[in-house]
Amino acid sequence: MEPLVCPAPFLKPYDPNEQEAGILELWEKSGYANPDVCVEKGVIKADAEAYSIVLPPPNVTGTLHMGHAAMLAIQDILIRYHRMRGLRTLWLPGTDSAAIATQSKVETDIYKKEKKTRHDLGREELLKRIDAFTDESKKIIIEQVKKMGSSLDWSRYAYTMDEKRYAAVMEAFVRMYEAGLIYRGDRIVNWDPKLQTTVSDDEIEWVEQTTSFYYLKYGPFTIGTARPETKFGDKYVVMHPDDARYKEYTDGQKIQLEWINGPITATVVKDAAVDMEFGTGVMTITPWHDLADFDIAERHKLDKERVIDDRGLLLPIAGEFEGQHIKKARPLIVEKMAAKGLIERVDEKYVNRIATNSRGGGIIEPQIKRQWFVGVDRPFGTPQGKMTLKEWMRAVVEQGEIKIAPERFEKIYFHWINNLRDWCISRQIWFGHRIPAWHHEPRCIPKPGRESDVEKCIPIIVSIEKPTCQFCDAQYEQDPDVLDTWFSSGLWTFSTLGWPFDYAQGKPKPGSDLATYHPTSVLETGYDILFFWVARMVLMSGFLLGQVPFRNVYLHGLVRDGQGRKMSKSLGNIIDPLDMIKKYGADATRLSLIIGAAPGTDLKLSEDRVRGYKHFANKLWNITRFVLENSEDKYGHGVSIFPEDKKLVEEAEVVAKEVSGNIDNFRLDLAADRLYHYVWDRFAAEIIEESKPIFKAGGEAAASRSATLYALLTTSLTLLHPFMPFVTEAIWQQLPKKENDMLMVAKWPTS
RNA sequence: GCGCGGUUAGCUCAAUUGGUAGAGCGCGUCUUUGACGUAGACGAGGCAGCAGGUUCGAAACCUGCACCGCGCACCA
Repeated sequence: MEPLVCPAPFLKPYDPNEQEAGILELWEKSGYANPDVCVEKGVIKADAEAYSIVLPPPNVTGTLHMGHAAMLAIQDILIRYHRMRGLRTLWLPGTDSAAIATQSKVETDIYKKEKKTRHDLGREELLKRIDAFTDESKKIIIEQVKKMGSSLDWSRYAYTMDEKRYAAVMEAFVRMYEAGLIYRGDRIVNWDPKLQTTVSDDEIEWVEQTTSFYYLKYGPFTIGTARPETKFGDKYVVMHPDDARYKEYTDGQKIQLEWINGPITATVVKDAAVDMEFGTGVMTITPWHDLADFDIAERHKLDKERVIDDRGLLLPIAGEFEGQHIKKARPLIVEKMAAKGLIERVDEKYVNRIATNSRGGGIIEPQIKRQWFVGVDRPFGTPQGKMTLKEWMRAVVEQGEIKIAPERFEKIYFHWINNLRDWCISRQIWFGHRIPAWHHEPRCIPKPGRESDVEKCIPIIVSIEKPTCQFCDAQYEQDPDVLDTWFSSGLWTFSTLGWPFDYAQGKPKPGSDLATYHPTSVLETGYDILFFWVARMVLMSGFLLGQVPFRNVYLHGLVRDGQGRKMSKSLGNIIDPLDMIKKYGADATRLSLIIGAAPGTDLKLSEDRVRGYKHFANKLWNITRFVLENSEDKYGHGVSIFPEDKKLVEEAEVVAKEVSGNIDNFRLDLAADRLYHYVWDRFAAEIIEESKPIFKAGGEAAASRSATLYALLTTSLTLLHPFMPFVTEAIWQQLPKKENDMLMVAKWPTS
């Protein structure tokens, strides 16, 4: 007898390329990635519990890399699983403008092609060019994200620089300013002389460099430095108050001594920050260009003198070296010091840490600058009473309102908070959210008859709209700076869900996305941006909504090459996810990034792994062929299931429970591994093999077994769907009997 | 310097929280039997970095050491 079910689609090996585009189209047409559609079509109840993830928006500068692929695979698994479990599930996509990185890239491109700088082009033209670039980039990255099978709700797509997000950023800034959390002040910041902008502490990358370390004669003392070119203004000599070697010197004591450019008066300062064990236990300070020195100067109210300008050129304080670049001046200065007998000895092999801008900039030169800051030690009102941003960030994790997985990252998070300084949020670039502060420039030109009110003019106003002056005709000019890209990223969980539009009287409007989906369920990202982003979201959400932004943080590891090296162009070891999709399919690519990837642990990926999982997709395909060829129809209808077959079904239920449990605990690796082995080693290798003689014998046992295999197949497909959505959906579409015409919204086997 | 990971088969990594070690790839032999040769069957291969300790029992827990990686840090 011929099988009643046509196995034609299964005659060839599984070819992902042949199937994936069609499946993507099917999903897209269904609209099921949008929870509203799911509710409309009745696959999810309107009052179902919500489950939401906001996609960490990929930068528009790049194309999809394996890190993105891993992130997409993990989140899509969580999303598909919860959707199948009947939760009102939203996965919200977006892209990120990546301010500095993007501007820097476009500027470089323009300079290469046209030999023009941004100043040649002007602000408006540069922004136009950047927009053109990002529009193109966005399309590319979105297409690539889709190819991974990501069931994102594109109807809610957001871009960090679109109108709604712009409005959210402005609103946030103004509110924080009014609450006193944002202030403008002169503080030491990380200055990038190459990009001519400040950079936040977290964007700095420390590079080790072997340099010379000089021991200099400073009056009766010996001081050490790796940077002699900064020492012109050093007029304080600092030592530990308990250092017995220097007890003859008293705090505030003046000492005359010969220095680089002649005699100076130095002042003794006693401060416990000095490490008695290091060097001679004595140091001089350069408060304008060193963070630690700045702090000491602040504590003792000392003078701060600037030595180096924004471009890295020495100022008049350097005397004959004025106008020279620090790099070129150093040997000359050393030479002069040596000639004056100020150099006692030199350590040639000193390993120094150099701060560089990880966003493609230059070597950081600390500078004191007037910038905008978020004060992390300033109290504000929260649902738990008054606390500072730091306290809030610590409290919500300590109290378990936010759970971080793997747990060890909580320690790292606390450690970071303890060392957190006020966050410099202004950047001197053009691409980004412009600061809504308005300066009264030029100075007042009084209105006729209001001359006496000139004093009342407010020099700086923070507001979204351009203000006008009541007393004079001068115009307010907007602050030229833009905000750190992480400022807007910090709003991401709620700016994408309708804040501030759907927020009034201190709460979200009922029925709005903000009310339904915030706090989000999970924030899933690489551990490398725990501080940049995760902590900033906690901060912003705490102040602006009095809420946590997410209940769980799940951190995945970095994807490295087969030998554990970072993937990079220069090493030529990049595995391109799009290549892998083309060669082995999106399902195989996904599995290779999931199985064996323990949470928070780096994953070493080789092409062999991906190939291995392509075989698995094929296995599933062939299992299906066998099951359909031996379909129940062949052996008669209305079968009763034999006890040994019932056992098989129960066994599958146990697997389903284990898989669910592992997903709930973010152990996707274990869940996928369990399924892999169940399907291959148990279902295919044992159950199917056992079934062959049963089918040969025919009769009721065969009918029972046939129905059972079919049930095991559909259960396996369902369980595997979050992990390998394409091949499972492709098979599902060919099945003669199924409860739901789309596996994407089929019911998960456990409740 | 402080802190956190890691060290298991030739390679890359697991083992759901103490019960005589597993997978993928690679390797060897066999098999074209009613899904699958992108396969199947069978097999070789690990005294678990080192030294101690706890335990009836440890890869897992404790101590120390070594090496690798990472995070943080005001050694000027």
